[in-house]
Amino acid sequence: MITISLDSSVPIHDQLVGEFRRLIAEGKLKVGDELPPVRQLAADLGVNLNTVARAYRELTDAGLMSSGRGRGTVLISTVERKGQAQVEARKRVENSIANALADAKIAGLSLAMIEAIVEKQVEKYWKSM
Amino acid sequence: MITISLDSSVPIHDQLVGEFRRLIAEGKLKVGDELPPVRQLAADLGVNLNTVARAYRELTDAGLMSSGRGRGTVLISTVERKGQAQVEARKRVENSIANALADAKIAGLSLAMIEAIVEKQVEKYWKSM
DNA sequence: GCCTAAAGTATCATTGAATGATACTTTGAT
DNA sequence: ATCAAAGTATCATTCAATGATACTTTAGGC
Repeated sequence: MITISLDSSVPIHDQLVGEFRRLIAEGKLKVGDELPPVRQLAADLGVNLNTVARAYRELTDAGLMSSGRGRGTVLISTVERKGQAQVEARKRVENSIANALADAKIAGLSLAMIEAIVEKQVEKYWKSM
Repeated sequence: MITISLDSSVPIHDQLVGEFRRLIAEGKLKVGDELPPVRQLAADLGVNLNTVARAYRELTDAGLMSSGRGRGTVLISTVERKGQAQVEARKRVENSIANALADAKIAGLSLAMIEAIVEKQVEKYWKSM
């Protein structure tokens, strides 16, 4: 369910956060679901448990999960950030998309291909549940 | 024309590469245009000249620019990567867009807002020249 | 009701990439 | 021919990411 690349330049804890956010956005993780223990996921992925713990902490700080010693980690929300923080989210998203599209353009990908990619993801995130 | 954030988690040389790719995709940099000398741009941005040099080298390796001692750096192409490499580009783009959209969804941004953002960037990159 | 296994947390060490300081080499204009 | 200006190469430094290890809390079985 979770996959990472050990030799990517993007930090593993960031990749993990991204993967969980993807699962949440896709609806594959629901409120109340338990996440795997840090040791287990770390072993499965071949990384240190601290790295997984850090990802869980970041998701917890974002208000999506709840962690506790002995208790484990549980998804408590599928939405974060209201009001002002949406402005920042909008900037981040705008920037990411601009970067991705510049990459696509210079790589010679067609406009039709871009529109197909976007449409596919939109389906997955906004029309799946 | 070029702006970076010194306290971003994304490396400065990566930000610089991104900025230049954006300028190329927008058509604001044309084949034959000279880029600012590494020392000048580094001074303007308050970073080390090596960091700028590294960005130029990456863009040169990508086939977009040509650098030489005493000569300076010039844009020689606005397109890179043919054939097989387009497959990788497609994967990168797909992944970036998936991440951005998951972010947007969880942040509570509306589908309409996403579509507006995408449309705006598409205009800029595919319909400007 | 304890005891224990299992969960997250805290602390310190290590390592590698990013950045900085500095010196070198090549080019082009005069 | 010279010199200033351009990119390049080399080494040092620093900081974030990851790893190793020990600690603390909780829940469940007996």
